Amino acid sequence: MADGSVPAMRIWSTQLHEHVGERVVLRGWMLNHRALSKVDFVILRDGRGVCQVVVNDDATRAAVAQWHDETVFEVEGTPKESRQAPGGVELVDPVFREIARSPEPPPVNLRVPEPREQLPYLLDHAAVSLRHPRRRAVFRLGAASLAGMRAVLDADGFVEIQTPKIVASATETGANVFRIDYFGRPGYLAQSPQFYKQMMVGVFERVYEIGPVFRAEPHDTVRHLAEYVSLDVELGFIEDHFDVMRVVRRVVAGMVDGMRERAARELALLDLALPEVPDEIPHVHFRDAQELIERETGERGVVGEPDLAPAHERWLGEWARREHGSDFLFVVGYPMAKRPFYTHPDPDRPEFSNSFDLVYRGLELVTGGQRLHRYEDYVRVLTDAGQDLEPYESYLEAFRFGMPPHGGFAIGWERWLARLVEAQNIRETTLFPRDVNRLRP
RNA sequence: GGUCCUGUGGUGCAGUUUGGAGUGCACGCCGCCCUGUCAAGGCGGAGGCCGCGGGUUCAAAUCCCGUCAGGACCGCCA
Repeated sequence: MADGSVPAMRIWSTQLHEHVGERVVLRGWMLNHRALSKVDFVILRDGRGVCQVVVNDDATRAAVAQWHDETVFEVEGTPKESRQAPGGVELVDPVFREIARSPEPPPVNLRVPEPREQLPYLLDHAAVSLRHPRRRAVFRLGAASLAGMRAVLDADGFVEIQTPKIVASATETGANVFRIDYFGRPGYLAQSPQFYKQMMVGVFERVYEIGPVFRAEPHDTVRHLAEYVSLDVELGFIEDHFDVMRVVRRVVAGMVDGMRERAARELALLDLALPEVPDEIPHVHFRDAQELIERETGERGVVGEPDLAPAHERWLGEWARREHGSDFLFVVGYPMAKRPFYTHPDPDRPEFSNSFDLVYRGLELVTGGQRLHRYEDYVRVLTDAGQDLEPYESYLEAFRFGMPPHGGFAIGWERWLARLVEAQNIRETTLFPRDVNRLRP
């Protein structure tokens, strides 16, 4: 209360307007300090936002003048509406208490609207650079995306699971694995929860996992990481991959809703427009897409290629926007030749698969499809590929004892964020990226 | 794995083509000034082995060789 008889309570900077005229306490970091001849402005940043503190008292002004940016302090004061204040409310009549003093100016200039340092420098000083309101806003959007995903899947009866990241054998073909010393035996860091989430369909029918995966690929590009967060979903009792695609649509829409509901402030700060997720995302068959590209662009030799080049995905993204008014497009029916062994073929056209990619603004964002579910099919495809069945024994046990038709998909979380905020480099949407050259911080 | 680009005060850049004194801009820092700033503004100041090693030259940030660090593209992938 204003008479001081009740201890002031701590509020967030974002709640300032709810407490006009009351005596309140804020805690946070000094983001900026502007000293004029008769008045000082201290900008406080807390976990959620920023707040301007007006300092008129000369002794107090001299005290805060000693602080470097990022000094942690507590301030008791009175929120007051003012047309001159950023956001319309500011804290007046402040009493400061220093909590942890910063010994020198921070290595990153956090005052500017957008950090100007180069990305490697920002990453080297991530502990500080992530404090920048725009930098951290990206990751609050990421958290809101995950909350939206969980809300949709939990409501649909999916169970969130956690599977091991230390595994006995490499699972996926292609990607290189990180080998580790596991109590004297060889172990590997998991490239994907694929096998485990399939096995768990036999337990819960519908599962999802949000967790890290590891790829020891030597490639060093703006869209690859050695460790990234994979949003994995798998469900049983499906007709075909179109059932899976309907879940993809709901999950993506839920992620967008999550951001709209939980991170409106960050969306405004970053001046972002969320994508519209259509009630039904348009889809095109892989072969039809190739023929379309040849017909519309005049390019030859596209039909028959086993995969779409990045340039073709970009073209299809533009086509979907033009033709269907959609940022999203499913490409279905990729050739079996390019898909992993557990992929279910198209019963009518066995050279094509019941799989799909979701192209978002011209970039491959989601890969998924229907899986094989009969034990005999797994034995056959692995044998045909010349593979020893022994390493797959515990995985195959799930299929020996009854698995329903099932399928699923995976979304790269950092890549989703990167496309959303239009980042140039996926490292901008990774807190502490791991790549060929970077193991710390 | 292949190709290309960049290393200049704490930070971000000019300067290198055509060798001539560490020259310049912006941010940050220090000091002074300024009745309400919004990345505040004004004036002044400090701060450099021009990544490192070697070579050419009367003379190298600049040219050559090597090396280290960082970045981009391609293949593959999410």
